[in-house]
Amino acid sequence: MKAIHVMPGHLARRFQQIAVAVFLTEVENAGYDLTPVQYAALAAIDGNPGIDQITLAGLIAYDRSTITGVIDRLAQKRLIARRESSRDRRARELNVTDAGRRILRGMTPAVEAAQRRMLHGLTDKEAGELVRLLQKAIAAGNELSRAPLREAATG
Amino acid sequence: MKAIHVMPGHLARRFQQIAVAVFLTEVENAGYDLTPVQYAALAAIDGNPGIDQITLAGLIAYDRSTITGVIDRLAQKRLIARRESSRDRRARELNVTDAGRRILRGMTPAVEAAQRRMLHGLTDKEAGELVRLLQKAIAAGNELSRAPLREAATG
DNA sequence: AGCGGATAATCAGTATACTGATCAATATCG
DNA sequence: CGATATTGATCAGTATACTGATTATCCGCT
Repeated sequence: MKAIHVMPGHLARRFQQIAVAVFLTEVENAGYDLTPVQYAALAAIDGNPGIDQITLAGLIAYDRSTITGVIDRLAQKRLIARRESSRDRRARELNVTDAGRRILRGMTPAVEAAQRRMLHGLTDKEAGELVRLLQKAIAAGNELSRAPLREAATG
Repeated sequence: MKAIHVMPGHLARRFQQIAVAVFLTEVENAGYDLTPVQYAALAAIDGNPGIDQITLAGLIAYDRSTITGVIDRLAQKRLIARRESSRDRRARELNVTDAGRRILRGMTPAVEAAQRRMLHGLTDKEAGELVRLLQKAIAAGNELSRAPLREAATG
């Protein structure tokens, strides 16, 4: 058996661990208080006003079960509004509030800084290559997790 | 703001998500029932008989707080024995049981298959490069998470 | 010897993830 | 049209992760 430090599974977990820590540090230093997951959800709702939770989950690859809690917390912070859809009474329409938009715009520099910092051990060329390889591996494995990425319906 | 699909933080989360799903599927198909985290802990204890929990946590980069539960579950499954250290009554000495060793040996092929499958979208060369880049990025960011990787004391 | 700081383990609380179940509402098809 | 299947959302239960606190113990230094 190879050492754990060579196993992709361990490296995946460890990289994610560092990525989250870096994100939280940068964002907190900038005076904000959102998790990476909450940020991605907020940004996706901002780009897709009135989106329902299942479609949102697909856009950012969250489990349908996980997204309920994430939306709860964003709503509790008054960063989004959640209301029953008129077209489908099972669904909730999600929209970013003015406060949510302010937060989103304000924390963007910190989020971008975090993205750079989590790769700061790599050259620019290496960073680009890592992103490319991760995208390729993820695309090939998309359907293997319970929460695959889904395109928004174009219809 | 760049699309989420280009952000290293999102890719980290997504790759980890897929890696865990692939691991659990392969392991379950082989008739075993351990999580990636439990497997890594069991393997590390097997390679370091009598290790204490903090040192173990450092070897596999787990939080000191998380490892308590992981060890609990391994002990409950009778895969490891946990007993008070004679040299330091604060510490617990961990050892793999015979059953634990059987499980560990038996599931190794499934674990290795999982490592390959989570990279199956990449060529061998790309897979090697991804591992190298992840290792490099992780080494540079090691101290940024609460649970950095620590070498075993050589003393 | 004894005090103060460090350390091993655990705990309570919060936030992802996932499994599988449930409920209400909608879509589909004979 | 009406039985059936599907879908959106939520929930209970389990397993990582992390924060920060606590307890018991050990170690270094005077």
